[in-house]
Amino acid sequence: MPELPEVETVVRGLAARVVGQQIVNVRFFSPRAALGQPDETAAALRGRRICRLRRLGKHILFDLDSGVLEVHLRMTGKLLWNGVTNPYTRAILELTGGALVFNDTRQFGYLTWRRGDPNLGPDALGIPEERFAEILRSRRGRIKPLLLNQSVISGLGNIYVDESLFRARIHPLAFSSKLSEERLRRLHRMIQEVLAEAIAAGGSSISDYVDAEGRPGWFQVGHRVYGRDGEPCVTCGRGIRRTVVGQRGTHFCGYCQRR
DNA sequence: ATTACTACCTGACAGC
DNA sequence: TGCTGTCAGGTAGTAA
Repeated sequence: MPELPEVETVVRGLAARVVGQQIVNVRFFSPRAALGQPDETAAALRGRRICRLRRLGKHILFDLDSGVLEVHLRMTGKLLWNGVTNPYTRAILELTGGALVFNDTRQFGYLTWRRGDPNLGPDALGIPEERFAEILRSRRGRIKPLLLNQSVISGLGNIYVDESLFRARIHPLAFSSKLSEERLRRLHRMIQEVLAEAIAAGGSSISDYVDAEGRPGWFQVGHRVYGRDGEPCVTCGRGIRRTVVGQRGTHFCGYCQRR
């Protein structure tokens, strides 16, 4: 579900509510929600103070007075401030002044304690243009799978890759190492643009995503290709096509994004 | 290093 | 009303 703009929205909404608070207790209702042993995770978190909240790629990181609480929402995870529990509630973090409810229907998400940050490529939001171009120039693969690979660049997912490639007029199967400097710069610019617009709109809500207060985003109305197969391209009027690239549904305009 | 395939889990939706 | 197959915003493991 959530990609960089959605995670950023959750983090911004949550920061003012949780920073400075202490974790009183952590309860797991599904053992899968803790990456390791639920008891050990709970024990490591209990009594810790939240010093800061930040985002790295699609990961939510709570800096604690000792170590880091990491939350990954994966496909259907929701982290709700004083949220209502339901049959899909997988964990509850009780803080001194409220509770964080972790609901996740598909159970791919998790909540864990770690000593330091996860190993990820540079964050897509704010990566310097030169660094971005250098990374993609040095890789052999196709552009879409590379942008989705979190150890190459972190934060982009299926929606924002398709939207960025459309705006940059680049075919998803193009080999990144063969893209001209100009096209790489344009891609970098379009990624920053689409992420900024999506964050301003509170993210995209297709079916599940809501922020920490339970509110959906509205950037889905600004999607130009994602989920628009068969509909006319906003630029040329020809039909948006859907194919599969790297085992992911891929939406693009066959005319505007020629190989 | 890159690509394909399978798996994790649940629900929605289309077609018969 | 089923039942079956496909799809979903993510990622890890394995094999070629």
